[in-house]
Amino acid sequence: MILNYHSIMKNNSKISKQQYAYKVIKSRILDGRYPPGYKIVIDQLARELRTSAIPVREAIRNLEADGLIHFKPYSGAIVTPFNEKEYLETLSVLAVLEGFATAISAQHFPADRINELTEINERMKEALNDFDFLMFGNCNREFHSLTYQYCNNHFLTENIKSTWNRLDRVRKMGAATKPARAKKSIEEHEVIIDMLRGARSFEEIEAYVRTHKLNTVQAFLEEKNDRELRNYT
Amino acid sequence: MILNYHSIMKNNSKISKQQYAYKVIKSRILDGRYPPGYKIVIDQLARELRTSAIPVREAIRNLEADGLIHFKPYSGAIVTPFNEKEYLETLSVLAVLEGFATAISAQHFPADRINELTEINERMKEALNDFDFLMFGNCNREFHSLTYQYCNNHFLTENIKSTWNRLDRVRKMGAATKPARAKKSIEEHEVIIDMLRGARSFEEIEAYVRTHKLNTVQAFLEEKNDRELRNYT
DNA sequence: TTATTTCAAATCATATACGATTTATAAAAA
DNA sequence: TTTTTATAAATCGTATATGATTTGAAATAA
Repeated sequence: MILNYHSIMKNNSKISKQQYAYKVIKSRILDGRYPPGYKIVIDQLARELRTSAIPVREAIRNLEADGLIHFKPYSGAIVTPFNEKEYLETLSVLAVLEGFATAISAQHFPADRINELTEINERMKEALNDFDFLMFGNCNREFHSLTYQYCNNHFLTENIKSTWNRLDRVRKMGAATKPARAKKSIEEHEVIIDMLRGARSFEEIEAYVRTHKLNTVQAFLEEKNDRELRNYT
Repeated sequence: MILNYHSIMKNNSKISKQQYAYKVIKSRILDGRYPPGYKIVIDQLARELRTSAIPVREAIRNLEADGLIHFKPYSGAIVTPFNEKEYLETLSVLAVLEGFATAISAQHFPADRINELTEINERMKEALNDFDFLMFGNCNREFHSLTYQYCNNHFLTENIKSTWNRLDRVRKMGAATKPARAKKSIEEHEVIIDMLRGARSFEEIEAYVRTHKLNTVQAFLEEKNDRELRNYT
């Protein structure tokens, strides 16, 4: 591309102010600086970001669509309270969607990408050894993204992606991965890899992947149960 | 509630201008006045609605989250083109979600609401007799809403609802219901009612409801196939 | 005291005004 | 002719200013 006056001017790698505001607010929610229940005051934040209120408003609208913020007219935007029930509900939906998506994807999965899955799973083992749960979570997401990548249903993958984004908040807060579960999870991934290689039936794959993901919910509930029992003895 | 000065003043049943703009735009998309590909010009619409541009902008953001509009910076908002592939993709996802939701719901479904389902199904028969496909579609949605109402997973029902909303556009355009399919659909609803009454197994219910909904996709594809064959002969 | 009303401060919602970007068109150069 | 550059019109993006609504605290009445 030839650079004329206009194309030079625009290359200051600008993003719009509302995108900027969006990123700032989102990162602050994710890293806990804006904890659940925190009230975001538009004017105040606009001053801090050296913008007017409008870009901040629009950013907040987008975050509302992501489910990170709850907005009430004339009252303000508060960070959606962390809700254990909703967290488990979301995980269940994800299990159903990914189970279905992976089963479709398996029918078109190219043989030469199978070893990528093995590699990712190896990285998960390393992460677990290093107790690097953030890395573990990232690889886990990467693993599943690849398994359902060939499901050939764009709307489905978008739905899954936005569901993951909702969970991100909890994931980064660290409440997600339990060491005991992590080990089993890696083993189950190996089974999934074998199923993809072996071209197993649609129903079999869907059921296994769904169960694999629901096991995380189960683990969470059991761990919580133990914790509560301990508190009473 | 006691009425003081403020509460009197606010009772002019006002909705915010952006909500107003949202409703106007949405209805125009649904009734076809803004066809797929139509470019919505903010300033122009703002003048027509006697507001400033900002409420219109925000309404457009919301519609983008609904998937009705596609927005490109500095370029404008265009009504998302009707895309047959995406329509079928969305229906498939809905089949999976509703199958799962209904199976859970069945476990807690109260016996005294079963006959409501029968009533709705009767209304569908009438609608079909009158060739009132809009009514038919509405009842169909009502029927399924009730079947999965007791699934006890708020995130799941929200996801289903927003998926329905995406389909609304096509539904109201009338491309959805084929008479031949409609009749079978009613019969399948009767089977579903029996299953809810008979407390059948989770797997059985999930599979049946999913298939029921996927049959609509199938019918669409077959009808399309026929149509195309006719064009070549 | 307790409930109600009034009032002011904080904050959101919108209008107006202006600058920024894209897009299409016309002019100029190769 | 074809490609590139300049220009103008349309439209979007944001700042500033002002009106509208809520909220909470103080004042008043029961």
